[in-house]
Amino acid sequence: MSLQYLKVFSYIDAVARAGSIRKAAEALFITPSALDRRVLDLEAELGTELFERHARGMRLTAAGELFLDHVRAQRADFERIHGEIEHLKGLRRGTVSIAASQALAYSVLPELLNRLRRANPGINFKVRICDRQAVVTALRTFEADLGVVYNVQPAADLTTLFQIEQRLCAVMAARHPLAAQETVKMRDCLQYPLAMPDTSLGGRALLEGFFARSSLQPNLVLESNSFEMLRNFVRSNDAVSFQIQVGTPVARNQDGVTARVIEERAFPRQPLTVAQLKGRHLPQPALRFLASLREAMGGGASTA
Amino acid sequence: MSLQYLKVFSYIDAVARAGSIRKAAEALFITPSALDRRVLDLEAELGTELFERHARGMRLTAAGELFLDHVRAQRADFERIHGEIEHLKGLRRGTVSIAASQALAYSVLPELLNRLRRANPGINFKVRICDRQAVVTALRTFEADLGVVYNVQPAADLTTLFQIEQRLCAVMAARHPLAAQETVKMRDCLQYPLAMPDTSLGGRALLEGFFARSSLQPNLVLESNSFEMLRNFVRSNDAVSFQIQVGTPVARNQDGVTARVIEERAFPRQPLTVAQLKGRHLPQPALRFLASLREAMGGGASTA
DNA sequence: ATGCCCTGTTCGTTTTTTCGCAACGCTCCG
DNA sequence: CGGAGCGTTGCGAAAAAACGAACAGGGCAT
Repeated sequence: MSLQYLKVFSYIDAVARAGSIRKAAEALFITPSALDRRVLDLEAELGTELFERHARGMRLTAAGELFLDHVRAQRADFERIHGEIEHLKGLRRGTVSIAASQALAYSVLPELLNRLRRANPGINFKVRICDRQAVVTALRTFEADLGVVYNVQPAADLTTLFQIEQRLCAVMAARHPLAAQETVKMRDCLQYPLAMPDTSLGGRALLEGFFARSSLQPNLVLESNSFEMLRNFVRSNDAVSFQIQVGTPVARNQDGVTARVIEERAFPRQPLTVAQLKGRHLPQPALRFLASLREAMGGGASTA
Repeated sequence: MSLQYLKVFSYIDAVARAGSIRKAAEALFITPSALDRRVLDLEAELGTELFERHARGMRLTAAGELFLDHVRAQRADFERIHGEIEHLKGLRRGTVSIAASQALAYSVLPELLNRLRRANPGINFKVRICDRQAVVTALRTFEADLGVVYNVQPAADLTTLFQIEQRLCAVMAARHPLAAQETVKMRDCLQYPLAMPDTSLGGRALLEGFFARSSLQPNLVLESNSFEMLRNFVRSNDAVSFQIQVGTPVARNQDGVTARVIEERAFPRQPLTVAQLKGRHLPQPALRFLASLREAMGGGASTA
């Protein structure tokens, strides 16, 4: 829901996103001239240019960034209020926006969402699966209420709600020789070809660190930014892939793929982090989701 | 400054304040019909009535209160952003809104404001002197950035920034017999007629508590909600009035009135409290003012 | 250097939204 | 029961926003 009276603000947002008035106008289904006038008028009212006029388009000025941040925060807060008003009307409605790493897309999030939807049918979800960088960005632009990230570097404008230590797992075909063991060691895995997450993914940094310190030479046959890709790849060969525990069918056998925890002291255990933008008031449904997530993950150390 | 595009929101605010569309319309210099339509349109867009239609006027519904709070918060935050944008332009401009008890109006606030204005001429101030209740209300309605109150009961939605222990003083004419002593006792004061702050003022509760526990009978000749009134009253007779230290010419002689600290164990020393609304981002000038206030008051225990 | 493309912007016109004015229906109170 | 509030509603006028086409200017490849 977006209020009619806030139209102009979403115009600014659109221009900032599109990087040019003409593209933004196309996205908004209005003419560039109309959009241009609204931008100019607003700038006149503020007494400041919000955009630098570049020959290739428009880029936000410092003032523009300030203003846009305010606009987005304000709209996010309106959504929260609107949710609470719906709540008053008896309808337990609302939307929770989540930005999460791929690991969560495998089973944790789908199952949790299903459970929550059965419990409160009025709540809707927006889930965006993306890399760490994008999760942080989504929080900053108020597109996501909550972010769930693995191996994220702390940022000053984020608040960590809670963290869970995650162990790295080796992912392999169910009939793979390694699947016979309860846990595996890295040097066992290195006997086989490796299918690795690429650098945009959280687990990769850990593996890099290990290889750097170790003398073992990995046989890298596949690199991908999609865990689904990796998982489906190892199903029908003897390659081994890696993923944090929460995203794997560890101790299970699903679609011919299974996973085993890696027993290795050398790994610094990076936590899976649930975070929000500092100072934000989260909508009720988001708080409820957070509680369920905490419960489902077996409660880590809270940092709120 | 108020943005053109937020007009409708201030309409809602005006209606809530005035209690009726016709009165609000008058205050806004528009016709009731125009105002009414904006309210109805907004309600339709939200899918909820914001006001209960009463025969005598309109009162906010629960949803309306929620929405209005959002609107006020949003406008206050816009003011902050606007201030920061002005700051970017090089102009050190901005406005600090303060709601304070009468004690501050005597010397602390005027002197502090003068000093601050000399240091940064661009900063303007809005100071509202009012009773404790009104200070809290002003914070809640975003009319004030900071509140300075004596003897305020803690509220869940306020954050105490810092506190300063204040001793109660007896205020009297400079030629009063008690003025010869360095400090006075309550039973000394009771030898004379008393000019008391009334119940809307902070110090009164303390005095009430004392009289309740004591057997001494006060001779109450004047009761007022204005310390200025009380001060000017005792100047030309032998009556004694009371005020917290920060608001008195203690150990000084000003306009024929002076003050002496009361030495009495029985008084629980209520602190002078500087507070803000919980979760608010204060504008830069307000933060600067806060720092100066802290310094001027000799720094109490911070609770931020 | 010279077109060419894409940019933001302006002008005159059309369409949509908002406003003012007068009137209506209602409830409460004297 | 009449008067004084109140919110609300049609209708014409006024204001605001959008449209469509044309203009000015900066980058880029030819």
